[in-house]
Amino acid sequence: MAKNTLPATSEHEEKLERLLAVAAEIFAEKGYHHASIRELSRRAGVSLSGLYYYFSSKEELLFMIQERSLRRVLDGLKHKLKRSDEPAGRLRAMIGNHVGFFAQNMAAMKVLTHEFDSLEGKYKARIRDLRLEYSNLCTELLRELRRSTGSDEVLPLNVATSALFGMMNWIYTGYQPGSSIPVDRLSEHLFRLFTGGFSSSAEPAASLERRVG
Amino acid sequence: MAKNTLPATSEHEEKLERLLAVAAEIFAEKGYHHASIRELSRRAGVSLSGLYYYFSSKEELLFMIQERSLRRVLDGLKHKLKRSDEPAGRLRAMIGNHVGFFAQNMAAMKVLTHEFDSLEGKYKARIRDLRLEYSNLCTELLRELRRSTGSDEVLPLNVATSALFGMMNWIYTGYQPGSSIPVDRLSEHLFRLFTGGFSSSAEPAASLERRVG
DNA sequence: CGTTGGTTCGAACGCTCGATCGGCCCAACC
DNA sequence: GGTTGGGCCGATCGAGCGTTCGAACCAACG
Repeated sequence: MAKNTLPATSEHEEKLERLLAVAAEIFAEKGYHHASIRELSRRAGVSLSGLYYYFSSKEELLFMIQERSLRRVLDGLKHKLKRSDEPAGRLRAMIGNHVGFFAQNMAAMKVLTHEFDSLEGKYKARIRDLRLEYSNLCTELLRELRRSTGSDEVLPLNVATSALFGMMNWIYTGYQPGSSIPVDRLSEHLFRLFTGGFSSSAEPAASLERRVG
Repeated sequence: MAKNTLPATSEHEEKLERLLAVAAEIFAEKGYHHASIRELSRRAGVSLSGLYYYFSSKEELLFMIQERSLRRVLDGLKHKLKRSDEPAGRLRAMIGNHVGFFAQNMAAMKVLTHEFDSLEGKYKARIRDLRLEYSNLCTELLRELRRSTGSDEVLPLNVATSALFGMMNWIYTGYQPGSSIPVDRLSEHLFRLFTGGFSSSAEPAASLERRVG
């Protein structure tokens, strides 16, 4: 039970990380409930029971994948936000961070967006908190942007936030990395599409473009 | 095997429809693979084996839910499109149709957007075709709108289509009908958000509003 | 009344799953 | 060189799953 908290050696951590990566692939491919620990065992070259040395249940495995992804996205965003005070630039950073992370960790991010409801109890609550923190941070960015453009739209901020996340997360349903638009362009497209609409006639996207390095 | 094609009595069809509704609720609640036929049996008040008189497998059940929802959305849209020649009005009709149908059939629509990958083989192909038809129709509406506004954006239409569907589908992750904004307002918000961004500085959303009855 | 055919059911089959348990291996340390 | 303990495994358990099968029910019809 306390197994996975005891050893903190880098070797142990590395192998856990590898297992999480393989598991994320399987979960993304087949969905959480259709994926089996036995297949993880096969693909990772570890015996079925040997896996349980690294995590204590299938659900904890799912939790760790989601928690680590979310943490990395959040930390990355907070780090990038320190570099810009300008509202439009900050939103652009947020979109670039999210879309970029999605493109580089597609499996884990698919699991993150699709398998929230597969969690239960304490695990679900922890992930919900992180998601809420992320979502609130995003809403604040939109509030800043709205204030800076001086527009007093009636569009509720939570609707705008939902719409923005929807845009960013849905884009990958038909996205193959490499075969499609490069990530930078995609982020920029979404940024312009959203800001052009969000700040509307008050300030079209074209004029925002120049402000950011 | 050919069971479910033989009887076409209205009574039979009604009961099947009721089973599909209950099943959609369970699928939406727990996800396809975590939902069990036994629970459907319990909730519907029908014996486990009795269910198989109405469908031949769990996957066919999932297929029927998705197929019927998609058909109704598509038919509803085509019907409404006949009433408007004006590009912005047609897009507004599309968004209103989609969002409205989502609000009234939340369970089935959640299944439709979340459980596509749970299908396999022929079932998956049939649903993919329908989704493609819907998506293409939407892309055409955007092409019309872009042409009518005279803008020559570089934003790829397939990206715009994905973003639009993302907005519409994601909005319901945090939506409780009744406790939140009425559907009409929500549709209008999304329409303005999207068109304001999509047709950008060329034609802000506010000026589009008046054109439609 | 007997037969049909749509409808329903209880019981069971075969299978896969997540999880557990006792023990083996082997490097590190006394 | 004996002991410890992290790492790993084969064998197996109990549970739940989707599905099937043969029989029973019952209104309609001859």
